[in-house]
Amino acid sequence: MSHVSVAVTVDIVIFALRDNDLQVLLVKRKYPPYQGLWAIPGGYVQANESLEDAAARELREETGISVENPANGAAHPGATVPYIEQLYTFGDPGRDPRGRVITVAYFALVPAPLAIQAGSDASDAEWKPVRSLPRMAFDHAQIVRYALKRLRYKLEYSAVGFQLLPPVFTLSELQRAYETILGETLDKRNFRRRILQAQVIEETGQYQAGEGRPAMLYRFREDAVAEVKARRLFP
Amino acid sequence: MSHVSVAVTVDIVIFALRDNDLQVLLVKRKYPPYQGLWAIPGGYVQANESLEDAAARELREETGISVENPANGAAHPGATVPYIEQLYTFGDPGRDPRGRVITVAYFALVPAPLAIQAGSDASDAEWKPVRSLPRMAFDHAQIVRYALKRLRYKLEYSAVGFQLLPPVFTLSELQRAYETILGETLDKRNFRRRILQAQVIEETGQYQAGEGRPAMLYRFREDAVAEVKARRLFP
DNA sequence: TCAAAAGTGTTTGTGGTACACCCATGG
DNA sequence: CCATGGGTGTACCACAAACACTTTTGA
Repeated sequence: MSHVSVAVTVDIVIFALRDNDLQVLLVKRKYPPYQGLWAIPGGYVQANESLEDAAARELREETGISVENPANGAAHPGATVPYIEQLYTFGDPGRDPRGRVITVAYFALVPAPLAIQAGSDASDAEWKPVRSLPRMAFDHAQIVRYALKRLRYKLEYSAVGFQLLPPVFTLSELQRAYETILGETLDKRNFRRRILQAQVIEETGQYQAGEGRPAMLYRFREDAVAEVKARRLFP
Repeated sequence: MSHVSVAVTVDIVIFALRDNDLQVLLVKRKYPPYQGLWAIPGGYVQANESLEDAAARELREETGISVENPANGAAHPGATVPYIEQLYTFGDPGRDPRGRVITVAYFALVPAPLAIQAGSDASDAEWKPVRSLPRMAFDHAQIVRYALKRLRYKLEYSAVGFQLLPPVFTLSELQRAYETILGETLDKRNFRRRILQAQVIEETGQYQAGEGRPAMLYRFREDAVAEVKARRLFP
């Protein structure tokens, strides 16, 4: 009847768009169990930190990206704040051969330009495309699958998609991001109309030069962060 | 760096429709902390049970209602299986004055006829209307609020609502259930058209006599359990 | 002047919402 | 025959989906 000893970890599925692909940050395990296999970053919850703090700490340790506490107001101008959200808690006995370990899984979205440095230096962390993930330790394959499902789902009725883009972006870049994540192509005219009607982005007045005609640069509207009320908002 | 000792509990928000009202099952705490205050049922996760098993056990201990394992196929005919789903994991340090306790919260829906006996006998468990909840222990008020939000939300795009009704029911009963949970009135003709179009219920061929004209009895279609694809399905 | 990407409107179908009366039964 | 709750249809509007060409720039 009394309580048994269990360890609690926080694991975090970190998504980013890189090379026109949706990728996840994985770390290679140095020690048993599952030595040499890939895993999602995570670690034990410390005595005096909340679960959210633990997840933010893991994200910082693995990517160098800090999550500003929403309580402190918005980040410095131009900084896109990474998005973190609790995903699910996995606690089957036997999911960790060392004993009873329950993990609270989070998922995070980091904006494209920040993701370029993250995990690249020295360490044993690497970005892997979700299309072709390696064999993974523990039940981490299941956790990533679930995170991907949730990401796709939220894309349809909220504005999380913007969290994967740089502070300013073109509509074509935004559409490519959506197509990459959803794994399907979208109609350009319908996409643009819906996004603009939703009033979640605004023109910067700047243009981006490129191969063809220059494209208007847009930014995400801060006051549109709140999840959108009813219906699918985006394709 | 190594892991600290934390206790893990499972708490469960149990909803039922009683007296034309949405109610939650609460237990009165016999010992400190928060002695005498109301709390949602819960307890420590045991060594060899999964989180789902722990939640099902709590539900059974508090209400006497067993959750059939979906792996074992459908329940015996006529038995409406209570619905259980993981809600969120709460783990702020300081949420329990005795030490670090992380709780994995679940929410459950039990069908009306079963709810009548549950918690009524002797024990310190009582059904309380969500409209007027008493002061509650720990962060349980927050947990119930969140569960209610999730329930209302899911009602709009899935078929969970049926889990609160008896195995057969009239369309008016179903509509009243929706109205009770959502806290708003719905148009009768639109409600009926949408529910019937969705093909989640079917006629039983039986009628229920009452004050006025007898009403067709319907049952929930087993093969419609899956969550529904796009759009709001129900009012 | 050509390649490459940006940008732009209209039509058609479907689903949501608003709205008021007749029907079957028991007392 | 009347009170009570059960049951039904239509018109309008908003939004989703399908669909192809013109514009601007750099090479």
